Parts: sequence; structure tokens; C-alpha cells
Amino acid sequence: MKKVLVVAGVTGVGKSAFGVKLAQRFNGEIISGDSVAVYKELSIGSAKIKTEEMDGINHHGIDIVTLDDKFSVRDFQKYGRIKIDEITERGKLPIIVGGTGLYIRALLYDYEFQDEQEVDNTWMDTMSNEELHLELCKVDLEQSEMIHQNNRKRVIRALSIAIANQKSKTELLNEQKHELMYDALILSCTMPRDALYDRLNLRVEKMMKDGLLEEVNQASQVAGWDHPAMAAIGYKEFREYFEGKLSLSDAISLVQRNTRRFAKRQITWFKHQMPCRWVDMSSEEDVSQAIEEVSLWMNH
RNA sequence: GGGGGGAUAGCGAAGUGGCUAAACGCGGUUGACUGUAAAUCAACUCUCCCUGAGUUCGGCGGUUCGAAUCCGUCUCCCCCCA
Repeated sequence: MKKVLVVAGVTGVGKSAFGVKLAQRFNGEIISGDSVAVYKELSIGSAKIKTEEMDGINHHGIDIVTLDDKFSVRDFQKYGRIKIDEITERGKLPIIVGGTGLYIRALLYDYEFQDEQEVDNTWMDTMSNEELHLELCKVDLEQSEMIHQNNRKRVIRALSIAIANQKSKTELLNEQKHELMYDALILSCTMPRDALYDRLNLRVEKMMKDGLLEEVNQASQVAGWDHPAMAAIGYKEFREYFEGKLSLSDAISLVQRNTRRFAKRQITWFKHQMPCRWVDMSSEEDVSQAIEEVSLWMNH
């Protein structure tokens, strides 16, 4: 199995710099595992690594599409696997750095996405959550038991899968082994909650100084507010501000709050969805200890 | 000095005799997650020995079988008149 090092975890604790450090030490190249940094136009709000910070290390998966396109897990999985192969062939270590849990998991595990034809879902628009959930019960009972009826998006998704394909989502899942496809060492970066929240709040203020508002303004003009990428934290919150319905300071507070919540969701994800070696980024000792462990893993 | 309004859980705010440990919102915590994932959704949030019990609605006292809700009084806050 190919070796893949993963630097996952919470936003804003220094994953990018840590990734570069590891790449230098272990002769690696970095594949970004971030659903927003793929967009060329979204840099400040996505806390995208700057060229000078890359320090000569090759980075993939950044600025690979524009807002004219849409990008999904499946695209990421395809892209990432190709990159892993290429980097490995060059005799270097692929290092995934990012915080988009689903993307990373889909890349590392035997997730299988299939070609789907476009389905007309407009008939669902007029249905209540409960009715849709009932429909799902009919075609995929197991999924209907797992997805809460209020989770309309996921109910619709499961329904669409069952309708568009011969197989239901449950059947699809049953065909997979749910195993890692690589010899992966997964580092998950975090830090104590209080320190983390302070850091995140400050980071948002820094983004504002760096010109986030202008970036959001431009992006919203080229992509429109309905573009999926514009639902990202640090972007969507300014919609009402630009429409004159929200003060700037309120919008900023919302970005901060949403960032905090997001960080918590990331912790939950990595805690339960993947086997991780947690790294407390606020502890130099823990960080260097982790690097030692990477070193050991490299040699066996 | 006179008149009026108000004090409810971390915050904001409903509730004006029993169905109220107290709606709702915010904030917070926990969790779910296979094509929008920085998305979407759920649970919990007075205390405890927590499928039950105990203390709450500015303080004290009273009315009542029963009070956050009624009466008295005290404290503090806001507005208007002087």
C-alpha cells in the first residue's frame, strides 16, 4: 500500500505550516484537502496558504477551479488519487493537508461514487419534510431510519440516488468495504477549546484587515450568492451586509461564531470518522513527539 | 419632591393564580455525516445520588388548598414632570 500522510483537524491551528514542515523533513508534496481553497477566487476567507509560505514545497489542489465551475467530493477524490499516484511515482511522500473531513475520508477510503444522470427533482419542492421522508422509507428503509426527516437535503439526496440508479444508497454502501486504501498516518490537529476560540476570533479580524470584504464582494458578483461555494463561512455572512440588512460588526460576529461551530464539527468528525493521532498544536512537545511518530511510521 | 414603567435561567425576552423548571431567540455543549460538507441536521443547556428528587422568576413578609403571576413593604434601574 502506498504511504499517505494526512494532516487533518481543526481550522486555524496551523495545519498548513505544519504540513510544509513535514514535507520538508520527509520529502513530501502537499495535496490540499480543503473544499474552499480549490476555488481560485476564494483566498482570504478560506485562509489559503500563500505562495511564499509554501517554502518551495509543491502544493496541489489549490486554485484548481474557478467560480464558473462547481466542485464536489467526487471531483476531489478523483483528483486526489491521481496526485497521490503521481507523487508516489516521483519517489516522494504525498501529504494531505486540510480540514474538509468528507473529502479526506472519501479519498482515503473506498468510497464509490457513480455516474449519475440528472434527475428532475422539482416535484419534491412542494412536498413537506415528512412527506419526502415517507417517500424515502419506501425506496430505502435503512437510510430513512438513519436520516432525520428534517434533514431535507440528505433525504432528497438519498431519494435521488434510489431514483436515479438501480441501486439505493444502502445497497451502494453495502458494496463497499469501508477500509483505508492507503497506508495512512492521520494526524489530527487541535488545541484546547479556549485557546482555539481566541485564535479563530482573531483570525477573522485579521482577514478583514487583509481585505476579505472586497474579496467577498467580487466573488459574489462573479458567482452569485447561490453558488455553493458562497455558502462557505466568511462569505455567506456578508450577503445581508451587502443588502443593507446587517451591520458590518454583526456580520463579522457571525463569521466568528460560525467558525467556532465549524471547528467543533471538525473535531467531532475526526474523532469519530477516522483513526487519528491527535496533535495539540499549542504544545511544542506534542508536535515534536508527533513528528517522531511520523518518522517511525516512514521507516517501517 | 411628584407621576409612570420595569426587575424572569449565561444574555435577550414571553408568561399575569394550578396544564410552568418556566415558551421563544441568542450564546454554549454533545452528536450524526458517502456527490452543496466551511454544507445539512439532531439532542442537551437551574442543581443533584438524574427514567426520580430538590431549589427557582430582585429581597422580605402576607393572601390562597395552590403564586413568577394577587397584596404590602424594601432595594435597584429606566422614562416624564418639578
